[in-house]
Amino acid sequence: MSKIYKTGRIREVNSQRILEAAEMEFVKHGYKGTSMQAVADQAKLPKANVLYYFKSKSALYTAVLHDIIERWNSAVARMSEDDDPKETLERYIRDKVDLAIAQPNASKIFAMEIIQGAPHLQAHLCGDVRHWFKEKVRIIECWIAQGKMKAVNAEHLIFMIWSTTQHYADFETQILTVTSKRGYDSAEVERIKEFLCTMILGGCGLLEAS
Amino acid sequence: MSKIYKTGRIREVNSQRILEAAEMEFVKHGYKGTSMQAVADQAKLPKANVLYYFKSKSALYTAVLHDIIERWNSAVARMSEDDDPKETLERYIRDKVDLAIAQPNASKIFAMEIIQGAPHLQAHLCGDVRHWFKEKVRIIECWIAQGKMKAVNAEHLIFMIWSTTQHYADFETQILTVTSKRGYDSAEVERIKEFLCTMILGGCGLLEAS
DNA sequence: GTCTATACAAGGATAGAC
DNA sequence: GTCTATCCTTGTATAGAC
Repeated sequence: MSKIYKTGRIREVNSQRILEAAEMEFVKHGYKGTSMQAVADQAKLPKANVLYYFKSKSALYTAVLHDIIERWNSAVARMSEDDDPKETLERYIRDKVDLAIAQPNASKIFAMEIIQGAPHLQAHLCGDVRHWFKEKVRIIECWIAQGKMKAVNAEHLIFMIWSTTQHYADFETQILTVTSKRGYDSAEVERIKEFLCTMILGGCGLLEAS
Repeated sequence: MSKIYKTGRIREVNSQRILEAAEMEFVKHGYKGTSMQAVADQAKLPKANVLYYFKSKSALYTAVLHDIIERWNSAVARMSEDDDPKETLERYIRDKVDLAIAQPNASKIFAMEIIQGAPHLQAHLCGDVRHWFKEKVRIIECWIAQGKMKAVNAEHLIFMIWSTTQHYADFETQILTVTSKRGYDSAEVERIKEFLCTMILGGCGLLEAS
Protein backbone atom coordinates (compact mmCIF):
# COMPACT_ATOMS: atom_id res chain seq x y z
CA MET A 1 0.00 0.00 0.00
CA SER A 2 2.87 2.32 0.72
CA LYS A 3 4.22 2.28 -2.83
CA ILE A 4 1.63 3.38 -5.31
CA TYR A 5 4.19 4.91 -7.69
CA LYS A 6 5.60 2.76 -10.45
CA THR A 7 9.23 1.72 -10.20
CA GLY A 8 11.65 4.48 -11.13
CA ARG A 9 9.24 7.27 -10.33
CA ILE A 10 11.31 8.57 -7.42
CA ARG A 11 14.43 8.23 -9.51
CA GLU A 12 12.90 10.35 -12.25
CA VAL A 13 11.73 13.06 -9.87
CA ASN A 14 15.05 13.26 -8.03
CA SER A 15 17.11 13.23 -11.23
CA GLN A 16 15.06 16.14 -12.48
CA ARG A 17 15.51 18.06 -9.23
CA ILE A 18 19.24 17.50 -9.36
CA LEU A 19 19.48 18.60 -13.00
CA GLU A 20 17.64 21.82 -12.21
CA ALA A 21 19.77 22.49 -9.15
CA ALA A 22 22.94 21.74 -11.12
CA GLU A 23 21.92 24.17 -13.85
CA MET A 24 21.58 26.96 -11.30
CA GLU A 25 24.94 26.23 -9.70
CA PHE A 26 26.88 25.73 -12.93
CA VAL A 27 25.59 29.10 -14.17
CA LYS A 28 26.78 30.89 -11.06
CA HIS A 29 30.21 29.27 -10.66
CA GLY A 30 31.11 27.42 -13.85
CA TYR A 31 32.08 23.77 -14.12
CA LYS A 32 35.19 23.72 -11.95
CA GLY A 33 33.81 26.25 -9.49
CA THR A 34 30.68 24.27 -8.74
CA SER A 35 30.78 21.74 -5.87
CA MET A 36 28.60 18.67 -5.59
CA GLN A 37 27.80 19.86 -2.08
CA ALA A 38 26.33 23.09 -3.47
CA VAL A 39 24.24 21.16 -5.99
CA ALA A 40 23.03 18.83 -3.25
CA ASP A 41 22.10 21.75 -0.99
CA GLN A 42 20.26 23.44 -3.85
CA ALA A 43 18.35 20.21 -4.57
CA LYS A 44 17.83 19.65 -0.83
CA LEU A 45 19.36 16.17 -0.94
CA PRO A 46 22.46 14.69 0.69
CA LYS A 47 25.64 14.92 -1.35
CA ALA A 48 25.99 11.15 -1.68
CA ASN A 49 22.53 11.02 -3.18
CA VAL A 50 23.58 13.26 -6.04
CA LEU A 51 26.57 11.03 -6.71
CA TYR A 52 24.28 8.02 -6.61
CA TYR A 53 22.16 9.34 -9.49
CA PHE A 54 25.06 10.76 -11.51
CA LYS A 55 28.26 8.77 -11.26
CA SER A 56 30.54 11.81 -11.19
CA LYS A 57 30.61 15.59 -11.42
CA SER A 58 31.66 15.31 -15.04
CA ALA A 59 28.74 13.00 -15.79
CA LEU A 60 26.31 15.42 -14.14
CA TYR A 61 27.66 18.33 -16.17
CA THR A 62 27.45 16.35 -19.39
CA ALA A 63 23.86 15.44 -18.55
CA VAL A 64 23.03 19.12 -18.02
CA LEU A 65 24.58 20.06 -21.36
CA HIS A 66 22.73 17.30 -23.21
CA ASP A 67 19.49 18.32 -21.55
CA ILE A 68 20.01 21.88 -22.79
CA ILE A 69 20.88 20.84 -26.34
CA GLU A 70 17.82 18.61 -26.50
CA ARG A 71 15.50 21.41 -25.38
CA TRP A 72 17.02 23.77 -27.95
CA ASN A 73 16.73 21.34 -30.84
CA SER A 74 13.06 20.76 -30.13
CA ALA A 75 12.29 24.48 -29.83
CA VAL A 76 13.77 25.81 -33.06
CA ALA A 77 11.98 25.27 -36.36
CA ARG A 78 13.50 23.59 -39.39
CA MET A 79 14.40 25.52 -42.53
CA SER A 80 14.90 24.51 -46.14
CA GLU A 81 15.86 26.24 -49.39
CA ASP A 82 12.28 26.04 -50.66
CA ASP A 83 11.01 28.17 -47.78
CA ASP A 84 10.53 31.90 -48.03
CA PRO A 85 13.62 33.70 -46.64
CA LYS A 86 11.71 36.49 -44.91
CA GLU A 87 9.27 34.20 -43.11
CA THR A 88 11.94 31.66 -42.24
CA LEU A 89 14.50 34.10 -40.88
CA GLU A 90 11.86 36.07 -39.00
CA ARG A 91 10.56 32.87 -37.39
CA TYR A 92 14.09 31.82 -36.48
CA ILE A 93 14.95 35.18 -34.89
CA ARG A 94 11.69 35.30 -32.94
CA ASP A 95 12.07 31.73 -31.71
CA LYS A 96 15.62 32.39 -30.58
CA VAL A 97 14.57 35.48 -28.63
CA ASP A 98 11.75 33.57 -26.96
CA LEU A 99 14.16 30.81 -26.04
CA ALA A 100 16.71 33.27 -24.64
CA ILE A 101 14.09 34.95 -22.47
CA ALA A 102 12.38 31.73 -21.36
CA GLN A 103 15.54 29.77 -20.56
CA PRO A 104 18.39 32.17 -19.91
CA ASN A 105 20.33 29.63 -17.85
CA ALA A 106 20.52 27.23 -20.77
CA SER A 107 22.01 29.93 -22.96
CA LYS A 108 24.37 31.04 -20.20
CA ILE A 109 25.81 27.59 -19.49
CA PHE A 110 26.32 27.01 -23.19
CA ALA A 111 28.01 30.40 -23.52
CA MET A 112 30.38 29.77 -20.61
CA GLU A 113 31.31 26.41 -22.02
CA ILE A 114 32.20 27.97 -25.39
CA ILE A 115 34.07 30.89 -23.81
CA GLN A 116 36.20 28.47 -21.82
CA GLY A 117 37.17 26.70 -25.01
CA ALA A 118 34.34 24.14 -25.11
CA PRO A 119 36.30 21.38 -23.33
CA HIS A 120 33.16 19.26 -22.94
CA LEU A 121 31.57 20.16 -26.27
CA GLN A 122 34.30 19.62 -28.85
CA ALA A 123 32.47 16.66 -30.36
CA HIS A 124 29.15 18.49 -30.51
CA LEU A 125 30.69 21.58 -32.16
CA CYS A 126 32.68 19.59 -34.71
CA GLY A 127 29.69 17.37 -35.44
CA ASP A 128 26.10 18.56 -35.08
CA VAL A 129 26.70 22.30 -34.87
CA ARG A 130 29.12 22.42 -37.78
CA HIS A 131 26.81 20.40 -40.00
CA TRP A 132 23.82 22.53 -39.01
CA PHE A 133 25.84 25.66 -39.78
CA LYS A 134 27.19 24.53 -43.17
CA GLU A 135 23.70 23.44 -44.22
CA LYS A 136 22.19 26.80 -43.25
CA VAL A 137 24.94 28.71 -45.05
CA ARG A 138 24.19 26.64 -48.14
CA ILE A 139 20.46 27.45 -47.90
CA ILE A 140 21.07 31.18 -47.53
CA GLU A 141 23.50 31.21 -50.45
CA CYS A 142 20.88 29.33 -52.42
CA TRP A 143 18.33 32.07 -51.63
CA ILE A 144 20.84 34.69 -52.74
CA ALA A 145 21.59 32.86 -56.00
CA GLN A 146 17.86 32.73 -56.68
CA GLY A 147 17.64 36.49 -56.16
CA LYS A 148 15.35 36.07 -53.17
CA MET A 149 17.49 38.26 -50.93
CA LYS A 150 20.48 40.63 -51.00
CA ALA A 151 23.98 39.18 -51.37
CA VAL A 152 25.06 39.35 -47.74
CA ASN A 153 27.74 37.18 -46.16
CA ALA A 154 25.78 34.11 -45.03
CA GLU A 155 28.22 33.02 -42.32
CA HIS A 156 28.30 36.40 -40.63
CA LEU A 157 24.53 36.74 -40.97
CA ILE A 158 24.10 33.61 -38.87
CA PHE A 159 26.65 34.85 -36.34
CA MET A 160 24.72 38.12 -36.10
CA ILE A 161 21.47 36.30 -35.37
CA TRP A 162 23.16 34.09 -32.79
CA SER A 163 24.95 36.92 -31.03
CA THR A 164 22.11 39.43 -30.91
CA THR A 165 19.49 36.98 -29.69
CA GLN A 166 21.63 35.17 -27.11
CA HIS A 167 22.91 38.49 -25.78
CA TYR A 168 19.56 39.12 -24.08
CA ALA A 169 19.99 35.92 -22.06
CA ASP A 170 23.73 35.93 -21.42
CA PHE A 171 24.12 39.63 -20.61
CA GLU A 172 20.76 39.91 -18.86
CA THR A 173 22.44 41.32 -15.75
CA GLN A 174 24.17 44.11 -17.64
CA ILE A 175 21.13 44.95 -19.79
CA LEU A 176 18.75 45.18 -16.85
CA THR A 177 21.25 47.24 -14.87
CA VAL A 178 21.99 49.85 -17.52
CA THR A 179 18.35 50.18 -18.57
CA SER A 180 17.22 50.36 -14.91
CA LYS A 181 14.77 47.51 -15.39
CA ARG A 182 13.97 44.57 -13.14
CA GLY A 183 13.08 42.07 -15.85
CA TYR A 184 11.87 41.69 -19.44
CA ASP A 185 8.12 42.26 -19.70
CA SER A 186 6.21 41.03 -22.72
CA ALA A 187 6.12 44.48 -24.33
CA GLU A 188 9.91 44.69 -24.10
CA VAL A 189 10.31 41.21 -25.60
CA GLU A 190 8.15 42.24 -28.54
CA ARG A 191 10.23 45.41 -28.95
CA ILE A 192 13.40 43.31 -29.04
CA LYS A 193 11.96 41.05 -31.73
CA GLU A 194 10.75 44.03 -33.77
CA PHE A 195 14.11 45.74 -33.57
CA LEU A 196 16.14 42.66 -34.51
CA CYS A 197 13.82 41.69 -37.37
CA THR A 198 13.80 45.22 -38.75
CA MET A 199 17.58 45.56 -38.65
CA ILE A 200 18.50 42.08 -39.84
CA LEU A 201 15.75 41.43 -42.39
CA GLY A 202 16.19 45.01 -43.61
CA GLY A 203 19.90 44.42 -44.09
CA CYS A 204 19.04 41.36 -46.18
CA GLY A 205 16.75 43.42 -48.39
CA LEU A 206 13.67 41.52 -47.22
CA LEU A 207 11.55 44.47 -46.09
CA GLU A 208 11.31 46.59 -49.26
CA ALA A 209 7.84 45.31 -50.15
CA SER A 210 6.23 46.43 -46.92
CA MET B 1 76.89 46.55 -8.89
CA SER B 2 74.51 43.62 -8.82
CA LYS B 3 71.39 45.82 -8.72
CA ILE B 4 71.27 48.16 -11.65
CA TYR B 5 67.46 48.23 -11.74
CA LYS B 6 65.62 50.88 -9.82
CA THR B 7 63.65 49.84 -6.75
CA GLY B 8 60.39 48.10 -7.62
CA ARG B 9 61.49 46.99 -11.03
CA ILE B 10 61.29 43.31 -10.15
CA ARG B 11 57.95 43.90 -8.51
CA GLU B 12 56.58 45.51 -11.65
CA VAL B 13 57.80 42.74 -13.92
CA ASN B 14 56.50 39.96 -11.67
CA SER B 15 53.14 41.65 -11.11
CA GLN B 16 52.70 41.89 -14.85
CA ARG B 17 53.60 38.23 -15.35
CA ILE B 18 51.11 37.21 -12.70
CA LEU B 19 48.35 39.36 -14.18
CA GLU B 20 48.87 37.80 -17.59
CA ALA B 21 48.96 34.29 -16.16
CA ALA B 22 45.85 34.99 -14.08
CA GLU B 23 43.99 36.24 -17.14
CA MET B 24 44.68 32.96 -18.93
CA GLU B 25 43.57 30.83 -16.00
CA PHE B 26 40.44 32.84 -15.15
CA VAL B 27 39.33 32.55 -18.78
CA LYS B 28 39.67 28.78 -18.74
CA HIS B 29 38.12 28.02 -15.36
CA GLY B 30 36.27 31.07 -14.09
CA TYR B 31 36.83 32.80 -10.77
CA LYS B 32 35.96 30.00 -8.37
CA GLY B 33 37.44 27.31 -10.61
CA THR B 34 40.87 28.93 -10.80
CA SER B 35 43.48 28.01 -8.19
CA MET B 36 46.37 30.19 -7.13
CA GLN B 37 48.59 27.17 -7.77
CA ALA B 38 47.52 27.13 -11.42
CA VAL B 39 48.22 30.86 -11.74
CA ALA B 40 51.63 30.39 -10.12
CA ASP B 41 52.50 27.50 -12.45
CA GLN B 42 51.41 29.53 -15.47
CA ALA B 43 53.57 32.47 -14.31
CA LYS B 44 56.41 30.07 -13.40
CA LEU B 45 56.63 31.37 -9.86
CA PRO B 46 56.05 29.71 -6.49
CA LYS B 47 52.51 29.93 -5.18
CA ALA B 48 53.51 32.00 -2.13
CA ASN B 49 55.06 34.54 -4.45
CA VAL B 50 51.73 35.19 -6.12
CA LEU B 51 50.11 35.73 -2.73
CA TYR B 52 52.93 38.05 -1.81
CA TYR B 53 52.16 40.40 -4.71
CA PHE B 54 48.38 40.13 -4.46
CA LYS B 55 47.03 39.75 -0.95
CA SER B 56 44.32 37.26 -1.88
CA LYS B 57 42.67 35.47 -4.78
CA SER B 58 39.85 38.00 -4.71
CA ALA B 59 42.33 40.88 -4.87
CA LEU B 60 44.09 39.27 -7.85
CA TYR B 61 40.80 38.84 -9.70
CA THR B 62 39.77 42.42 -9.00
CA ALA B 63 43.15 43.60 -10.29
CA VAL B 64 42.64 41.61 -13.50
CA LEU B 65 39.18 43.12 -14.01
CA HIS B 66 40.44 46.67 -13.41
CA ASP B 67 43.32 46.09 -15.78
CA ILE B 68 40.86 45.01 -18.47
CA ILE B 69 38.51 47.95 -17.94
CA GLU B 70 41.42 50.38 -18.11
CA ARG B 71 42.67 48.95 -21.40
CA TRP B 72 39.16 49.14 -22.86
CA ASN B 73 38.54 52.72 -21.83
CA SER B 74 41.76 53.87 -23.41
CA ALA B 75 41.09 51.99 -26.66
CA VAL B 76 37.63 53.24 -27.53
CA ALA B 77 37.10 56.72 -28.91
CA ARG B 78 34.84 59.34 -27.40
CA MET B 79 31.62 60.43 -29.08
CA SER B 80 29.47 63.54 -28.81
CA GLU B 81 26.18 64.78 -30.29
CA ASP B 82 28.02 67.19 -32.58
CA ASP B 83 29.84 64.35 -34.35
CA ASP B 84 28.63 62.79 -37.54
CA PRO B 85 26.60 59.63 -36.74
CA LYS B 86 27.92 57.57 -39.64
CA GLU B 87 31.58 58.29 -38.94
CA THR B 88 31.18 57.94 -35.21
CA LEU B 89 29.27 54.66 -35.24
CA GLU B 90 31.53 53.20 -37.91
CA ARG B 91 34.60 54.11 -35.87
CA TYR B 92 33.06 52.63 -32.72
CA ILE B 93 32.14 49.34 -34.44
CA ARG B 94 35.57 49.01 -36.05
CA ASP B 95 37.39 49.78 -32.80
CA LYS B 96 35.29 47.24 -30.91
CA VAL B 97 36.03 44.52 -33.49
CA ASP B 98 39.76 45.30 -33.35
CA LEU B 99 39.65 45.10 -29.57
CA ALA B 100 37.77 41.80 -29.61
CA ILE B 101 40.29 40.25 -32.00
CA ALA B 102 43.36 41.70 -30.30
CA GLN B 103 42.36 40.92 -26.71
CA PRO B 104 39.82 38.10 -26.72
CA ASN B 105 40.64 37.09 -23.13
CA ALA B 106 39.68 40.51 -21.82
CA SER B 107 36.29 40.23 -23.49
CA LYS B 108 35.85 36.65 -22.31
CA ILE B 109 36.57 37.34 -18.64
CA PHE B 110 34.23 40.30 -18.71
CA ALA B 111 31.54 38.16 -20.38
CA MET B 112 31.86 35.36 -17.82
CA GLU B 113 31.62 37.83 -14.99
CA ILE B 114 28.38 39.27 -16.40
CA ILE B 115 26.92 35.84 -17.18
CA GLN B 116 27.51 34.76 -13.59
CA GLY B 117 25.57 37.79 -12.37
CA ALA B 118 28.47 40.26 -12.13
CA PRO B 119 29.21 39.55 -8.43
CA HIS B 120 32.47 41.53 -8.61
CA LEU B 121 31.25 44.23 -11.01
CA GLN B 122 27.99 45.48 -9.52
CA ALA B 123 29.49 48.85 -8.68
CA HIS B 124 31.06 49.27 -12.11
CA LEU B 125 27.81 48.36 -13.93
CA CYS B 126 25.62 50.60 -11.78
CA GLY B 127 28.12 53.44 -12.05
CA ASP B 128 30.45 53.89 -15.02
CA VAL B 129 28.72 51.56 -17.48
CA ARG B 130 25.22 52.84 -16.77
CA HIS B 131 26.29 56.47 -17.11
CA TRP B 132 28.17 55.73 -20.34
CA PHE B 133 25.11 53.93 -21.67
CA LYS B 134 22.55 56.62 -20.76
CA GLU B 135 24.80 59.29 -22.27
CA LYS B 136 25.17 57.39 -25.54
CA VAL B 137 21.44 56.73 -25.75
CA ARG B 138 20.90 60.46 -25.33
CA ILE B 139 23.36 61.27 -28.12
CA ILE B 140 21.75 58.81 -30.53
CA GLU B 141 18.26 60.14 -29.76
CA CYS B 142 19.65 63.61 -30.34
CA TRP B 143 20.89 62.55 -33.80
CA ILE B 144 17.46 61.09 -34.54
CA ALA B 145 15.68 64.25 -33.43
CA GLN B 146 17.95 66.25 -35.73
CA GLY B 147 16.98 63.99 -38.64
CA LYS B 148 20.57 62.77 -39.01
CA MET B 149 19.55 59.11 -38.89
CA LYS B 150 16.52 56.82 -38.93
CA ALA B 151 14.40 56.53 -35.80
CA VAL B 152 15.71 53.24 -34.46
CA ASN B 153 15.60 52.16 -30.83
CA ALA B 154 18.83 53.60 -29.38
CA GLU B 155 19.14 51.16 -26.48
CA HIS B 156 18.81 48.09 -28.65
CA LEU B 157 21.14 49.58 -31.24
CA ILE B 158 23.88 49.75 -28.62
CA PHE B 159 23.13 46.20 -27.48
CA MET B 160 23.41 45.06 -31.10
CA ILE B 161 26.83 46.67 -31.49
CA TRP B 162 28.02 45.21 -28.20
CA SER B 163 26.75 41.71 -28.90
CA THR B 164 27.87 41.38 -32.51
CA THR B 165 31.38 42.70 -31.92
CA GLN B 166 32.09 40.85 -28.68
CA HIS B 167 30.74 37.63 -30.16
CA TYR B 168 33.88 37.26 -32.27
CA ALA B 169 35.98 37.20 -29.11
CA ASP B 170 33.74 35.29 -26.72
CA PHE B 171 32.55 32.62 -29.16
CA GLU B 172 35.86 32.39 -31.01
CA THR B 173 36.02 28.65 -30.37
CA GLN B 174 32.62 28.01 -31.91
CA ILE B 175 33.15 30.35 -34.85
CA LEU B 176 36.52 28.88 -35.80
CA THR B 177 35.18 25.35 -35.43
CA VAL B 178 32.07 25.74 -37.58
CA THR B 179 33.90 27.75 -40.26
CA SER B 180 36.80 25.27 -40.24
CA LYS B 181 39.34 28.05 -39.64
CA ARG B 182 42.35 28.15 -37.36
CA GLY B 183 42.29 31.86 -36.58
CA TYR B 184 41.13 35.24 -37.81
CA ASP B 185 43.41 36.55 -40.58
CA SER B 186 43.41 40.25 -41.44
CA ALA B 187 41.19 39.72 -44.49
CA GLU B 188 38.58 38.02 -42.32
CA VAL B 189 38.72 40.82 -39.76
CA GLU B 190 38.08 43.35 -42.52
CA ARG B 191 35.17 41.23 -43.79
CA ILE B 192 33.68 41.21 -40.29
CA LYS B 193 33.92 44.99 -40.01
CA GLU B 194 32.44 45.48 -43.50
CA PHE B 195 29.54 43.16 -42.74
CA LEU B 196 28.70 44.72 -39.38
CA CYS B 197 28.98 48.29 -40.68
CA THR B 198 26.84 47.53 -43.71
CA MET B 199 24.11 45.85 -41.68
CA ILE B 200 24.07 48.22 -38.72
CA LEU B 201 24.71 51.56 -40.44
CA GLY B 202 22.33 50.47 -43.20
CA GLY B 203 19.64 49.75 -40.61
CA CYS B 204 20.15 53.27 -39.26
CA GLY B 205 19.67 54.77 -42.74
CA LEU B 206 23.24 56.01 -42.87
CA LEU B 207 24.34 54.39 -46.13
CA GLU B 208 21.79 55.81 -48.62
CA ALA B 209 24.20 58.50 -49.88
CA SER B 210 26.83 56.05 -51.06
C1' DG C 1 62.46 40.25 -1.26
C1' DT C 2 61.91 35.13 -2.18
C1' DC C 3 60.53 30.55 -1.31
C1' DT C 4 59.76 26.04 1.76
C1' DA C 5 56.78 24.06 4.94
C1' DT C 6 52.55 23.81 6.95
C1' DA C 7 47.89 24.85 9.10
C1' DC C 8 43.28 24.28 8.22
C1' DA C 9 39.08 24.11 5.35
C1' DA C 10 36.60 22.19 1.34
C1' DG C 11 36.16 19.19 -2.56
C1' DG C 12 35.27 14.50 -5.02
C1' DA C 13 34.36 10.04 -4.31
C1' DT C 14 33.35 5.57 -1.83
C1' DA C 15 32.27 2.06 1.86
C1' DG C 16 29.04 0.44 4.44
C1' DA C 17 25.17 1.07 7.90
C1' DC C 18 20.27 1.45 7.62
C1' DG D 1 17.27 2.75 -2.48
C1' DT D 2 19.01 6.25 0.95
C1' DC D 3 22.24 8.57 3.82
C1' DT D 4 26.33 8.85 7.44
C1' DA D 5 31.08 8.56 8.02
C1' DT D 6 35.39 8.70 6.05
C1' DC D 7 39.50 8.73 2.76
C1' DC D 8 42.40 11.33 0.14
C1' DT D 9 43.35 15.31 -2.66
C1' DT D 10 43.40 20.07 -3.46
C1' DG D 11 42.66 24.82 -2.09
C1' DT D 12 43.73 29.34 0.41
C1' DA D 13 46.57 31.50 3.30
C1' DT D 14 50.42 32.23 6.52
C1' DA D 15 54.70 31.57 9.33
C1' DG D 16 59.18 31.61 9.14
C1' DA D 17 63.78 30.07 7.02
C1' DC D 18 66.95 31.96 3.74
